[in-house]
Amino acid sequence: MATVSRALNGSYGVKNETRLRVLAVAKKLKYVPNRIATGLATGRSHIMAIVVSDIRNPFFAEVTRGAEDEAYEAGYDLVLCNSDLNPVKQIHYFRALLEKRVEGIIMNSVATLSRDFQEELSRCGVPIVLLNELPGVLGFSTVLPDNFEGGMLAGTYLSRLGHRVIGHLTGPSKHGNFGERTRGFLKACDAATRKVKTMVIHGHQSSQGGYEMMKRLLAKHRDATAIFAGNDAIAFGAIRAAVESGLSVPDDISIIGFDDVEFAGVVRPPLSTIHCPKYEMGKAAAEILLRHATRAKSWSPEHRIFGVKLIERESSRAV
Amino acid sequence: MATVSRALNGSYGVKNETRLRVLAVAKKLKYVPNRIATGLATGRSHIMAIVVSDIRNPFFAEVTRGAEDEAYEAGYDLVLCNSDLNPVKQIHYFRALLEKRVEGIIMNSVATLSRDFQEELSRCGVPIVLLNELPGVLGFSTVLPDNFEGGMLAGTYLSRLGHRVIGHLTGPSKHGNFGERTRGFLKACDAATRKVKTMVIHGHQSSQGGYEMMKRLLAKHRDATAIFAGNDAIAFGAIRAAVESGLSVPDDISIIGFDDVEFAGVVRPPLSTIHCPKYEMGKAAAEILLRHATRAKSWSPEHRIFGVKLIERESSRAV
DNA sequence: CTGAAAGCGCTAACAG
DNA sequence: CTGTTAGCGCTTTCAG
Repeated sequence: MATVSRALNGSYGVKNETRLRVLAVAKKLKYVPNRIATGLATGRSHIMAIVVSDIRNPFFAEVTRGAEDEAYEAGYDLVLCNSDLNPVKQIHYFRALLEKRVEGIIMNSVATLSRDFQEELSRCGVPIVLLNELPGVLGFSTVLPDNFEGGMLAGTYLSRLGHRVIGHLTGPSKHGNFGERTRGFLKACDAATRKVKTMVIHGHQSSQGGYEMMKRLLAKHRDATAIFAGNDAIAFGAIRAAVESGLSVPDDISIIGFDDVEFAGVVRPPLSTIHCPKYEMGKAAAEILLRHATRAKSWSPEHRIFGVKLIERESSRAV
Repeated sequence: MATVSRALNGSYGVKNETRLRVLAVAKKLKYVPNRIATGLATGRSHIMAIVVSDIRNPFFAEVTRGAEDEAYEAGYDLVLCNSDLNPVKQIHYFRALLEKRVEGIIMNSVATLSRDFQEELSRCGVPIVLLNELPGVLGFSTVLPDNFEGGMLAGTYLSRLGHRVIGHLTGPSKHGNFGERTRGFLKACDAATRKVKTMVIHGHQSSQGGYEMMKRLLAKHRDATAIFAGNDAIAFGAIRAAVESGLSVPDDISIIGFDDVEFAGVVRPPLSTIHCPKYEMGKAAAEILLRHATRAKSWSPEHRIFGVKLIERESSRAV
């Protein structure tokens, strides 16, 4: 048995002739190794998981593709979980994944979980990488776009275009990637050569949320000539609201988003936005997991920040 | 040990008091069951897989979400594989999945594989459900939109709008879902009260392919006033080509797609299309797998066809 | 209702 | 270089 195992796995210490014979017989018998037995014996599952809120969100689809490509290369399987950011589902997934002995988990966010559970997660033994920022420092690895820089880019760009009254529509500031984007944006506006008036509005980080925030903004600040949206979804909603209010984008008001989802280049008008390397981020997240998985228990959290860049399309122009 | 196992699994034949005691101790010890050992003992992995060409394709993202929801309900994990329709990757995934003892596989297509390998697949012992049509009858289950009906709908709709010269841009006719769509379309045009001239052009089933097919069509048949695209991606490319050629959609030319991906409602102009219930199809595919997984080896292929419907938006109008 | 024992298919010492 | 022997952690007869 041992020899067969070694032959099949290409381990050292098998005469070449024997190996060939084993392989031949295995083939004739249509032998299919049972990886779940291998897993029991070795204590490794060769499985990793990604928990996103919804794979239908193109942002996550892109990240997931990056992660899967990396996993595939390494001979790992990727299990996909859609949490809808629902704490109950998240906890359920987490337990199931631990029981299945996955070797690593990529999570889009743990912000909706209790602090207690976050700590349980960070100490559970399997490496976890987060795709957003967490206020306190728990032992998670993170893979992020350079949110602050992206915010700066947006602020600088719009103020250079001559905008003097700029609205910022964004998601909850405390968690996720939004806070830093806002900080970068405000910093850039502060640093502008000519005074820029800013107002930031918080809401839901969706197209619908963007629509509502825009309506709210327009009700009070009809003088705004530009909008920086915390992500592209918000931007799409904002455009819809603007158009509905009789404003032309970009003639009456410029709008810029964040993420550069595929949609962005296709809608009318094509959306100016801050590009964030989603595929690469997914790939990097899987890479970290892979590295940690082999260093049983002796890894320490890693953090990677990805550069972003301004994509100028047609939803923004000089005032 | 046996009693603990029974207690933990809620099996019959454990005094309630004992069960409670076991549960309490398990909790105190932070016991985490090892599902890979369970798998070895029971011969079941509680894992299923979906192999799509690319999860970034919104069509597959939607199907996958449906499948995952169904799997989640049943306590199964879903592993995601992106094949790019590359035969080498597909075969590799397939072998790996068999070794991992997945209990079922959803595949978007096996059309790019050799007939031999298709047969190997169909006889491998694990249930497989396909999301497209296969010419010869192998033992696969299938979950499909009603392609023929959809083609009819499109043809009837455009001819009723008064179009008399209609182009049909589509993918390869032999495999996949395209053939039936074309047949339905031609049937409807034939049945139109006034004579309709049709020309069908084959190309790649992508936006880029649609762009090229449209250019080709326009070069020869400038008199076309309507286009039926085999899917939405093709339609997007066709719109781009039309606009580039100085045509207005829908004023000069009407365009209708197939699938109703999310994009369709958002682009300018919003795309008229044949809606296909992607989420439900994914869910149904997983459902079939689940049912077959429990009937060890004694299931026979199942086929489900989902109704489609016409979604009238702004890319089409009466001539 | 509970416990003892065998075994799922593989790997990894350890001898030979 | 090859074979023997223990397990990996669970489920499942089979006795008690």
